[in-house]
Amino acid sequence: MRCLLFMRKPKHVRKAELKETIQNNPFITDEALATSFNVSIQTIRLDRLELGIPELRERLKDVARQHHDEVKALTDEEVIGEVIDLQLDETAISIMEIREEHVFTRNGIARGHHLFAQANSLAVAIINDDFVVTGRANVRFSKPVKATERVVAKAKVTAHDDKWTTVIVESYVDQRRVFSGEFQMARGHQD
Amino acid sequence: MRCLLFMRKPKHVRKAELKETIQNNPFITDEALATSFNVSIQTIRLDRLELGIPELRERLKDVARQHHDEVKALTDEEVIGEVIDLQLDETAISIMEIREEHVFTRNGIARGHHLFAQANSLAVAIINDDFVVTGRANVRFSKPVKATERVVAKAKVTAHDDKWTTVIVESYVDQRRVFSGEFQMARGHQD
DNA sequence: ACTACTATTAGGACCTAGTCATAGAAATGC
DNA sequence: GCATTTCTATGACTAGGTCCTAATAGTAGT
Repeated sequence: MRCLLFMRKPKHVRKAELKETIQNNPFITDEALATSFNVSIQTIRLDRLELGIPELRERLKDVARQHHDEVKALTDEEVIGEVIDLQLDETAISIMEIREEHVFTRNGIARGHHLFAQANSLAVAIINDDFVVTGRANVRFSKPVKATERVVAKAKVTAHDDKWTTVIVESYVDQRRVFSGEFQMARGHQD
Repeated sequence: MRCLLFMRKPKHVRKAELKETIQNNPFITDEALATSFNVSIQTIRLDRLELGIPELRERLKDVARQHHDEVKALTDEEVIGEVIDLQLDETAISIMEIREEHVFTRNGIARGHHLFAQANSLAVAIINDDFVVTGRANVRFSKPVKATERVVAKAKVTAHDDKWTTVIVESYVDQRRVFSGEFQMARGHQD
Protein backbone atom coordinates (compact mmCIF):
# COMPACT_ATOMS: atom_id res chain seq x y z
CA MET A 1 0.00 0.00 0.00
CA ARG A 2 1.29 3.39 -0.97
CA CYS A 3 0.20 4.93 2.28
CA LEU A 4 2.66 6.54 4.65
CA LEU A 5 0.07 8.01 6.92
CA PHE A 6 1.32 11.35 5.69
CA MET A 7 1.00 11.01 1.96
CA ARG A 8 4.00 12.12 -0.01
CA LYS A 9 3.99 14.01 -3.22
CA PRO A 10 5.63 12.46 -6.26
CA LYS A 11 9.20 13.43 -6.88
CA HIS A 12 8.70 15.87 -9.73
CA VAL A 13 6.06 17.77 -7.80
CA ARG A 14 8.30 18.04 -4.77
CA LYS A 15 11.17 19.21 -6.92
CA ALA A 16 9.08 21.91 -8.52
CA GLU A 17 7.85 23.13 -5.16
CA LEU A 18 11.33 22.92 -3.73
CA LYS A 19 12.67 25.14 -6.43
CA GLU A 20 9.99 27.71 -5.85
CA THR A 21 10.32 27.59 -2.09
CA ILE A 22 14.03 28.22 -2.24
CA GLN A 23 13.60 30.92 -4.83
CA ASN A 24 11.41 33.10 -2.70
CA ASN A 25 13.21 32.28 0.49
CA PRO A 26 16.89 31.66 -0.18
CA PHE A 27 17.53 31.69 3.58
CA ILE A 28 16.07 28.27 4.30
CA THR A 29 18.31 25.35 5.35
CA ASP A 30 18.12 21.81 4.04
CA GLU A 31 16.98 20.72 7.47
CA ALA A 32 14.01 23.08 7.45
CA LEU A 33 13.15 21.99 3.92
CA ALA A 34 13.35 18.35 4.95
CA THR A 35 10.85 18.72 7.77
CA SER A 36 8.59 20.95 5.72
CA PHE A 37 8.48 18.44 2.85
CA ASN A 38 8.45 15.52 5.26
CA VAL A 39 11.42 13.77 3.69
CA SER A 40 14.97 13.25 4.86
CA ILE A 41 17.74 15.78 4.52
CA GLN A 42 19.52 13.56 2.03
CA THR A 43 16.53 13.58 -0.25
CA ILE A 44 16.51 17.35 -0.23
CA ARG A 45 20.18 17.34 -1.06
CA LEU A 46 19.71 14.96 -3.94
CA ASP A 47 16.94 17.18 -5.24
CA ARG A 48 19.08 20.27 -4.97
CA LEU A 49 21.84 18.46 -6.77
CA GLU A 50 19.55 17.49 -9.61
CA LEU A 51 18.11 20.97 -9.79
CA GLY A 52 21.53 22.58 -9.65
CA ILE A 53 20.59 24.66 -6.63
CA PRO A 54 23.61 25.58 -4.54
CA GLU A 55 23.80 25.23 -0.79
CA LEU A 56 22.47 27.83 1.62
CA ARG A 57 25.77 29.57 2.13
CA GLU A 58 26.45 29.88 -1.57
CA ARG A 59 22.95 31.18 -2.10
CA LEU A 60 23.44 33.84 0.53
CA LYS A 61 26.78 34.78 -0.93
CA ASP A 62 25.12 35.17 -4.32
CA VAL A 63 22.31 37.31 -2.99
CA ALA A 64 24.77 39.45 -1.06
CA ARG A 65 27.12 39.84 -4.00
CA GLN A 66 24.40 40.68 -6.48
CA HIS A 67 23.09 43.40 -4.28
CA HIS A 68 26.44 44.66 -3.28
CA ASP A 69 27.03 45.50 -6.91
CA GLU A 70 23.50 46.22 -7.90
CA VAL A 71 21.72 48.08 -5.16
CA LYS A 72 23.90 51.08 -5.52
CA ALA A 73 23.40 50.97 -9.23
CA LEU A 74 19.69 51.44 -8.71
CA THR A 75 20.02 54.79 -7.05
CA ASP A 76 23.64 55.66 -7.30
CA GLU A 77 24.26 55.32 -11.00
CA GLU A 78 25.21 58.44 -12.84
CA VAL A 79 22.48 58.08 -15.41
CA ILE A 80 19.26 56.16 -14.89
CA GLY A 81 18.95 53.94 -17.93
CA GLU A 82 21.62 53.23 -20.47
CA VAL A 83 23.13 56.05 -22.47
CA ILE A 84 23.44 55.06 -26.11
CA ASP A 85 24.32 58.39 -27.64
CA LEU A 86 25.81 61.55 -26.21
CA GLN A 87 26.89 64.78 -27.87
CA LEU A 88 27.82 67.11 -25.05
CA ASP A 89 25.74 70.29 -24.98
CA GLU A 90 23.73 69.08 -27.98
CA THR A 91 21.77 65.83 -27.86
CA ALA A 92 21.68 62.61 -25.88
CA ILE A 93 19.66 59.39 -25.88
CA SER A 94 19.12 56.81 -23.18
CA ILE A 95 17.09 53.64 -22.91
CA MET A 96 15.44 52.29 -19.79
CA GLU A 97 13.54 49.06 -19.49
CA ILE A 98 10.51 49.24 -17.23
CA ARG A 99 10.49 46.33 -14.82
CA GLU A 100 7.96 45.05 -12.30
CA GLU A 101 9.43 47.12 -9.51
CA HIS A 102 8.86 50.31 -11.45
CA VAL A 103 5.10 49.94 -11.78
CA PHE A 104 2.14 50.31 -9.47
CA THR A 105 0.88 46.89 -8.44
CA ARG A 106 -2.68 48.12 -8.65
CA ASN A 107 -2.67 49.05 -12.31
CA GLY A 108 0.69 48.01 -13.75
CA ILE A 109 1.59 51.55 -14.81
CA ALA A 110 5.08 52.93 -14.28
CA ARG A 111 5.42 55.43 -11.46
CA GLY A 112 6.06 58.87 -12.85
CA HIS A 113 9.24 59.50 -10.98
CA HIS A 114 11.07 56.77 -12.85
CA LEU A 115 10.42 58.46 -16.16
CA PHE A 116 11.38 61.72 -14.51
CA ALA A 117 14.58 60.16 -13.17
CA GLN A 118 15.60 58.92 -16.59
CA ALA A 119 14.97 62.31 -18.18
CA ASN A 120 16.50 64.30 -15.34
CA SER A 121 19.69 62.28 -15.22
CA LEU A 122 20.01 62.52 -18.98
CA ALA A 123 19.63 66.29 -18.72
CA VAL A 124 22.47 66.31 -16.21
CA ALA A 125 24.65 64.07 -18.36
CA ILE A 126 24.25 66.10 -21.52
CA ILE A 127 25.76 69.21 -19.98
CA ASN A 128 29.47 69.74 -20.34
CA ASP A 129 30.19 71.12 -16.90
CA ASP A 130 31.42 69.62 -13.65
CA PHE A 131 28.78 71.23 -11.55
CA VAL A 132 25.19 70.79 -12.73
CA VAL A 133 21.97 70.65 -10.79
CA THR A 134 18.37 70.82 -11.84
CA GLY A 135 16.78 74.20 -11.10
CA ARG A 136 13.30 73.80 -12.51
CA ALA A 137 11.43 71.24 -14.50
CA ASN A 138 8.11 71.23 -16.25
CA VAL A 139 7.07 67.76 -17.25
CA ARG A 140 4.16 65.98 -18.78
CA PHE A 141 3.28 62.29 -18.69
CA SER A 142 1.23 61.84 -21.83
CA LYS A 143 0.75 58.07 -22.01
CA PRO A 144 1.02 55.40 -19.33
CA VAL A 145 3.98 53.03 -19.60
CA LYS A 146 3.76 49.39 -18.59
CA ALA A 147 6.24 46.77 -17.41
CA THR A 148 8.63 45.26 -20.00
CA GLU A 149 8.32 48.33 -22.24
CA ARG A 150 11.51 50.09 -23.25
CA VAL A 151 11.53 53.83 -22.87
CA VAL A 152 13.77 55.81 -25.18
CA ALA A 153 14.54 59.29 -23.86
CA LYS A 154 15.87 61.94 -26.25
CA ALA A 155 17.38 65.07 -24.81
CA LYS A 156 18.23 68.26 -26.64
CA VAL A 157 19.86 71.47 -25.43
CA THR A 158 17.74 74.40 -26.63
CA ALA A 159 19.11 77.41 -24.82
CA HIS A 160 22.20 78.43 -23.02
CA ASP A 161 23.38 81.42 -21.04
CA ASP A 162 26.24 81.83 -18.59
CA LYS A 163 24.39 80.21 -15.75
CA TRP A 164 21.39 78.27 -17.07
CA THR A 165 20.93 75.63 -19.73
CA THR A 166 17.53 74.56 -21.03
CA VAL A 167 17.15 70.92 -21.97
CA ILE A 168 14.09 69.41 -23.62
CA VAL A 169 13.59 65.70 -23.07
CA GLU A 170 11.05 63.59 -24.89
CA SER A 171 10.57 59.91 -24.15
CA TYR A 172 9.02 57.33 -26.44
CA VAL A 173 7.78 53.77 -26.34
CA ASP A 174 7.60 52.42 -29.90
CA GLN A 175 7.51 55.86 -31.49
CA ARG A 176 4.66 56.93 -29.24
CA ARG A 177 5.52 59.80 -26.95
CA VAL A 178 4.95 58.98 -23.29
CA PHE A 179 6.79 61.81 -21.58
CA SER A 180 8.06 65.28 -22.32
CA GLY A 181 9.75 67.81 -20.15
CA GLU A 182 11.68 71.03 -20.07
CA PHE A 183 14.55 71.16 -17.60
CA GLN A 184 16.29 74.32 -16.46
CA MET A 185 19.72 73.21 -15.39
CA ALA A 186 22.03 75.36 -13.26
CA ARG A 187 25.72 75.27 -14.09
CA GLY A 188 28.76 76.61 -12.25
CA HIS A 189 29.18 76.83 -8.54
CA GLN A 190 27.44 78.09 -5.38
CA ASP A 191 23.71 77.80 -4.86
CA MET B 1 64.80 45.86 19.39
CA ARG B 2 61.29 46.63 18.32
CA CYS B 3 61.88 45.61 14.78
CA LEU B 4 59.98 42.75 13.19
CA LEU B 5 61.37 43.31 9.73
CA PHE B 6 57.84 44.18 8.69
CA MET B 7 56.89 46.84 11.18
CA ARG B 8 53.43 46.42 12.64
CA LYS B 9 50.93 49.12 13.21
CA PRO B 10 49.75 49.75 16.73
CA LYS B 11 46.61 47.97 17.75
CA HIS B 12 44.17 50.86 17.56
CA VAL B 13 45.30 51.71 14.05
CA ARG B 14 44.91 48.12 12.92
CA LYS B 15 41.46 47.96 14.47
CA ALA B 16 40.34 51.12 12.74
CA GLU B 17 41.62 49.87 9.40
CA LEU B 18 40.12 46.46 10.01
CA LYS B 19 36.72 47.95 10.58
CA GLU B 20 36.92 49.96 7.41
CA THR B 21 38.25 47.08 5.36
CA ILE B 22 35.42 44.82 6.42
CA GLN B 23 32.88 47.54 5.91
CA ASN B 24 33.62 48.02 2.27
CA ASN B 25 34.29 44.35 1.63
CA PRO B 26 32.11 42.18 3.85
CA PHE B 27 33.19 39.14 1.83
CA ILE B 28 36.67 38.85 3.26
CA THR B 29 37.65 35.92 5.51
CA ASP B 30 39.63 36.18 8.72
CA GLU B 31 42.42 34.29 7.02
CA ALA B 32 42.69 36.86 4.24
CA LEU B 33 42.58 39.66 6.78
CA ALA B 34 45.31 37.98 8.82
CA THR B 35 47.71 37.79 5.90
CA SER B 36 46.86 41.28 4.72
CA PHE B 37 47.50 42.78 8.16
CA ASN B 38 50.42 40.45 8.75
CA VAL B 39 49.11 39.13 12.05
CA SER B 40 47.70 35.78 13.09
CA ILE B 41 44.10 34.72 12.56
CA GLN B 42 43.53 34.76 16.30
CA THR B 43 44.49 38.40 16.50
CA ILE B 44 41.97 39.25 13.82
CA ARG B 45 39.34 37.33 15.72
CA LEU B 46 40.13 39.14 18.95
CA ASP B 47 39.86 42.43 17.12
CA ARG B 48 36.53 41.50 15.59
CA LEU B 49 35.32 40.46 19.01
CA GLU B 50 36.31 43.78 20.52
CA LEU B 51 34.82 45.69 17.61
CA GLY B 52 31.63 43.65 17.71
CA ILE B 53 32.01 42.63 14.07
CA PRO B 54 30.32 39.31 13.31
CA GLU B 55 31.90 36.49 11.36
CA LEU B 56 31.90 36.30 7.56
CA ARG B 57 28.80 34.15 7.32
CA GLU B 58 26.77 36.33 9.60
CA ARG B 59 27.90 39.39 7.68
CA LEU B 60 26.83 37.86 4.41
CA LYS B 61 23.52 36.84 5.89
CA ASP B 62 23.01 40.42 7.06
CA VAL B 63 23.87 41.89 3.68
CA ALA B 64 21.60 39.42 1.94
CA ARG B 65 18.73 39.96 4.35
CA GLN B 66 18.97 43.74 4.26
CA HIS B 67 18.79 43.77 0.55
CA HIS B 68 16.18 41.11 0.29
CA ASP B 69 13.85 43.41 2.18
CA GLU B 70 15.29 46.69 1.15
CA VAL B 71 16.36 46.66 -2.47
CA LYS B 72 12.86 46.47 -3.73
CA ALA B 73 11.87 49.07 -1.21
CA LEU B 74 14.20 51.48 -2.94
CA THR B 75 12.23 51.45 -6.14
CA ASP B 76 9.20 49.40 -5.36
CA GLU B 77 7.88 51.07 -2.26
CA GLU B 78 4.54 52.74 -2.49
CA VAL B 79 5.81 56.03 -1.11
CA ILE B 80 9.39 57.18 -1.25
CA GLY B 81 10.25 58.33 2.24
CA GLU B 82 8.21 57.70 5.35
CA VAL B 83 4.68 59.02 5.57
CA ILE B 84 4.09 60.57 8.97
CA ASP B 85 0.76 62.23 8.38
CA LEU B 86 -1.98 61.63 5.86
CA GLN B 87 -5.41 63.22 5.45
CA LEU B 88 -6.79 61.84 2.21
CA ASP B 89 -7.57 64.53 -0.36
CA GLU B 90 -6.28 67.19 2.00
CA THR B 91 -2.72 67.16 3.33
CA ALA B 92 0.13 64.71 3.75
CA ILE B 93 3.68 64.79 5.10
CA SER B 94 6.59 62.49 4.49
CA ILE B 95 10.22 62.46 5.60
CA MET B 96 13.15 61.17 3.60
CA GLU B 97 16.72 61.00 4.76
CA ILE B 98 19.27 61.79 2.09
CA ARG B 99 22.01 59.18 2.03
CA GLU B 100 25.30 58.87 0.20
CA GLU B 101 23.73 57.03 -2.69
CA HIS B 102 21.35 59.89 -3.35
CA VAL B 103 23.99 62.51 -3.97
CA PHE B 104 26.38 63.31 -6.78
CA THR B 105 29.85 62.17 -5.84
CA ARG B 106 31.32 65.26 -7.48
CA ASN B 107 29.59 67.84 -5.33
CA GLY B 108 27.66 65.96 -2.63
CA ILE B 109 24.31 67.41 -3.73
CA ALA B 110 21.22 65.25 -3.92
CA ARG B 111 20.12 64.32 -7.43
CA GLY B 112 16.92 66.12 -8.26
CA HIS B 113 14.92 63.06 -9.11
CA HIS B 114 15.03 61.82 -5.54
CA LEU B 115 13.32 64.93 -4.30
CA PHE B 116 10.92 64.62 -7.20
CA ALA B 117 10.26 60.99 -6.31
CA GLN B 118 9.43 61.83 -2.72
CA ALA B 119 7.07 64.60 -3.77
CA ASN B 120 5.50 62.64 -6.62
CA SER B 121 4.80 59.55 -4.57
CA LEU B 122 3.33 61.69 -1.82
CA ALA B 123 1.07 63.34 -4.38
CA VAL B 124 -0.09 59.87 -5.43
CA ALA B 125 -0.62 58.75 -1.86
CA ILE B 126 -2.69 61.76 -0.84
CA ILE B 127 -5.38 61.05 -3.41
CA ASN B 128 -8.31 58.94 -2.38
CA ASP B 129 -8.73 56.93 -5.55
CA ASP B 130 -7.56 53.52 -6.72
CA PHE B 131 -6.30 54.77 -10.02
CA VAL B 132 -3.97 57.74 -9.91
CA VAL B 133 -1.14 58.73 -12.20
CA THR B 134 0.82 61.90 -12.60
CA GLY B 135 -0.24 63.93 -15.63
CA ARG B 136 1.94 67.00 -15.37
CA ALA B 137 4.36 68.44 -12.91
CA ASN B 138 6.05 71.77 -12.56
CA VAL B 139 8.82 71.68 -10.05
CA ARG B 140 11.52 73.88 -8.70
CA PHE B 141 14.66 72.93 -6.81
CA SER B 142 15.41 76.06 -4.81
CA LYS B 143 18.27 74.96 -2.55
CA PRO B 144 20.72 72.08 -2.85
CA VAL B 145 20.30 69.25 -0.35
CA LYS B 146 23.25 67.30 1.05
CA ALA B 147 23.77 63.84 2.46
CA THR B 148 22.44 63.13 5.98
CA GLU B 149 19.87 65.94 5.71
CA ARG B 150 16.25 65.06 6.35
CA VAL B 151 13.78 66.33 3.82
CA VAL B 152 10.25 66.98 5.01
CA ALA B 153 7.73 67.08 2.17
CA LYS B 154 4.35 68.66 2.74
CA ALA B 155 1.59 68.04 0.22
CA LYS B 156 -1.71 69.85 -0.08
CA VAL B 157 -4.63 69.31 -2.44
CA THR B 158 -5.57 72.68 -3.92
CA ALA B 159 -8.04 71.88 -6.68
CA HIS B 160 -10.25 69.08 -7.74
CA ASP B 161 -12.51 68.30 -10.66
CA ASP B 162 -13.95 65.02 -11.89
CA LYS B 163 -10.75 63.93 -13.59
CA TRP B 164 -7.85 66.02 -12.29
CA THR B 165 -6.52 66.84 -8.87
CA THR B 166 -3.91 69.52 -8.25
CA VAL B 167 -1.43 68.86 -5.49
CA ILE B 168 1.14 71.34 -4.25
CA VAL B 169 4.18 69.85 -2.57
CA GLU B 170 6.79 71.85 -0.69
CA SER B 171 9.86 70.24 0.82
CA TYR B 172 11.98 71.62 3.62
CA VAL B 173 15.28 70.96 5.32
CA ASP B 174 15.29 72.66 8.73
CA GLN B 175 12.52 75.11 7.81
CA ARG B 176 14.35 76.12 4.65
CA ARG B 177 12.48 75.35 1.50
CA VAL B 178 14.49 73.21 -0.90
CA PHE B 179 11.82 72.07 -3.33
CA SER B 180 8.38 73.05 -4.49
CA GLY B 181 6.14 71.62 -7.14
CA GLU B 182 2.69 71.54 -8.57
CA PHE B 183 1.43 68.13 -9.64
CA GLN B 184 -1.58 67.53 -11.89
CA MET B 185 -2.79 64.08 -11.01
CA ALA B 186 -5.17 62.08 -13.19
CA ARG B 187 -7.79 60.00 -11.45
CA GLY B 188 -10.19 57.38 -12.75
CA HIS B 189 -9.49 54.92 -15.53
CA GLN B 190 -8.29 54.74 -19.14
CA ASP B 191 -5.50 56.90 -20.46
C1' DA C 1 66.72 42.95 37.46
C1' DC C 2 62.21 41.53 38.71
C1' DT C 3 57.42 42.16 38.19
C1' DA C 4 53.08 43.51 36.01
C1' DC C 5 50.79 44.15 32.11
C1' DT C 6 49.16 44.11 27.41
C1' DA C 7 49.37 42.18 22.88
C1' DT C 8 49.89 38.34 20.26
C1' DT C 9 49.99 33.57 19.02
C1' DA C 10 48.99 28.57 19.38
C1' DG C 11 46.17 24.64 20.26
C1' DG C 12 42.20 21.80 20.94
C1' DA C 13 37.26 20.94 21.25
C1' DC C 14 33.10 22.10 19.21
C1' DC C 15 29.69 24.08 15.71
C1' DT C 16 26.87 24.58 11.33
C1' DA C 17 25.62 23.54 7.04
C1' DG C 18 27.06 21.60 4.07
C1' DT C 19 30.09 18.05 0.46
C1' DC C 20 30.79 13.27 -1.61
C1' DA C 21 30.50 8.33 -1.76
C1' DT C 22 28.63 4.02 -0.44
C1' DA C 23 25.17 0.99 1.20
C1' DG C 24 20.75 -0.54 2.36
C1' DA C 25 15.66 -0.09 2.74
C1' DA C 26 11.16 1.01 0.78
C1' DA C 27 7.87 1.84 -2.71
C1' DT C 28 6.43 1.31 -7.45
C1' DG C 29 6.10 -0.59 -12.29
C1' DC C 30 4.99 -4.39 -14.95
C1' DG D 1 8.24 -11.79 -8.06
C1' DC D 2 11.75 -9.03 -9.27
C1' DA D 3 13.86 -4.98 -11.31
C1' DT D 4 13.94 -0.24 -10.86
C1' DT D 5 13.35 3.92 -9.08
C1' DT D 6 13.32 6.60 -4.97
C1' DC D 7 14.49 7.44 -0.47
C1' DT D 8 17.20 7.10 3.82
C1' DA D 9 21.28 6.16 6.67
C1' DT D 10 26.06 6.36 7.59
C1' DG D 11 30.69 7.81 7.70
C1' DA D 12 34.49 10.76 6.32
C1' DC D 13 35.67 15.37 5.17
C1' DT D 14 35.27 20.70 4.47
C1' DA D 15 35.22 25.95 5.48
C1' DG D 16 34.97 29.31 8.45
C1' DG D 17 34.18 30.06 12.14
C1' DT D 18 33.17 29.90 18.13
C1' DC D 19 35.02 29.51 22.83
C1' DC D 20 38.43 28.50 26.12
C1' DT D 21 42.98 27.78 27.92
C1' DA D 22 47.85 28.47 27.84
C1' DA D 23 52.17 30.06 26.41
C1' DT D 24 55.12 33.71 24.63
C1' DA D 25 56.89 38.62 23.33
C1' DG D 26 57.53 43.16 24.35
C1' DT D 27 56.97 47.19 27.10
C1' DA D 28 56.68 49.94 31.52
C1' DG D 29 57.17 50.77 36.55
C1' DT D 30 59.80 50.51 40.62
